Amino acid sequence: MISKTTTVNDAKQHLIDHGIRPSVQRLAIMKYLMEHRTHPTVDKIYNDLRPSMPTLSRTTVYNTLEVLVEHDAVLELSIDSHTSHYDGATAPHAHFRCRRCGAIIDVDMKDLALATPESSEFTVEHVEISYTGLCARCINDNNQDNNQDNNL
Amino acid sequence: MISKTTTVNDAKQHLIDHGIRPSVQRLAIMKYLMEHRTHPTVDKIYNDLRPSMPTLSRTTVYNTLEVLVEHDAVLELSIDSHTSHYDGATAPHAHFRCRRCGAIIDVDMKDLALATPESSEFTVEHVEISYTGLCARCINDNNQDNNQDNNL
DNA sequence: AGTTGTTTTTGAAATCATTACAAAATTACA
DNA sequence: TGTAATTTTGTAATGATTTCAAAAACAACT
Ligand SMILES: [Mn+2]
Ligand SMILES: [Mn+2]
Ligand SMILES: [Zn+2]
Ligand SMILES: [Zn+2]
Repeated sequence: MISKTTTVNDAKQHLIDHGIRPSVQRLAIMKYLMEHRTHPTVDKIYNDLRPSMPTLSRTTVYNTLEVLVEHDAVLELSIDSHTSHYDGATAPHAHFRCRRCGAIIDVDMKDLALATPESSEFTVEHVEISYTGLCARCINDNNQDNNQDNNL
Repeated sequence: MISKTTTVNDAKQHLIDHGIRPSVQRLAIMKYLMEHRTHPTVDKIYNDLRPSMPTLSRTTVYNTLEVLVEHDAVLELSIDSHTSHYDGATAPHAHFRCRRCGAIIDVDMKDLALATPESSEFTVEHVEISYTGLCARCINDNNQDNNQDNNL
């Protein structure tokens, strides 16, 4: 099982590269974010890690993510006004969020102009491009619902 | 005072145009958002309107903004992960938010390509482009702070 | 005006995400 | 080891938002 070890090492190196001391908890959370490209919330991370780390505290997840974000080791997405989502992929890309099921999908922006504005009013440090609407599954579900309503 | 009446009428028309019944409270909130281009939060709107509408309820502000957003009469910004901000300007534009003072500044996007992505995975209904960093005032304050630290 | 049904507003209580805090555990290093 | 600094933990507090049922406002009809 080289892959598992590799992820741990990658996560560890990633933390060190960003000047973050790799504690057991930080490593677990960083590894989780590198393996799961689902843009999880604090609670999703907490609940998913708990089985293998029973003593993990929700506060630690909050603390750790704050450290990771401060050091640009992960991205904090504000696409969902209800709660923060986190992204282990730090290369520039945009996101789509389904307003029905909440799923967040990566959107490549190869051609999509990434022109950061120049202004004397501010200095830009981060860019977040967010799309919202309905995902294919939810569009489909909607149609089925409508069909059911019409007794088809 | 044509201007005042004009704003009320504009707000009223705007509501009607978007299929929203213009109650006293909805009109006041819509008018507020058309006059104040500061991207206020629920609480800002609530506190600013209270003097002239003492019976206004915070819940009504929440309810009304939900209706306004649903009908695309105003924009809900998720640029601030702590709380929602609202924008009476619905023409496409981007936003900058200062991470220090929280100020939100409109960013024109005349050249900034607004290419909405095409995908079989989703249908895009809304686009939000957000920049964060430091505003000119906060950069300045920081310098002054540093100078004070250095006894200049 | 009076009656009735519908929509909207209101305030209080409940919920949910996040933050504050102080004690306990772990780690760094002399 | 011993001691200081860092990190984690659980609980309590906070703050924004939602829920909910009653009151008020409104619309349609008589
Ligand atoms: Mn992503
Ligand atoms: Mn704006
Ligand atoms: Zn969906
Ligand atoms: Zn600022």
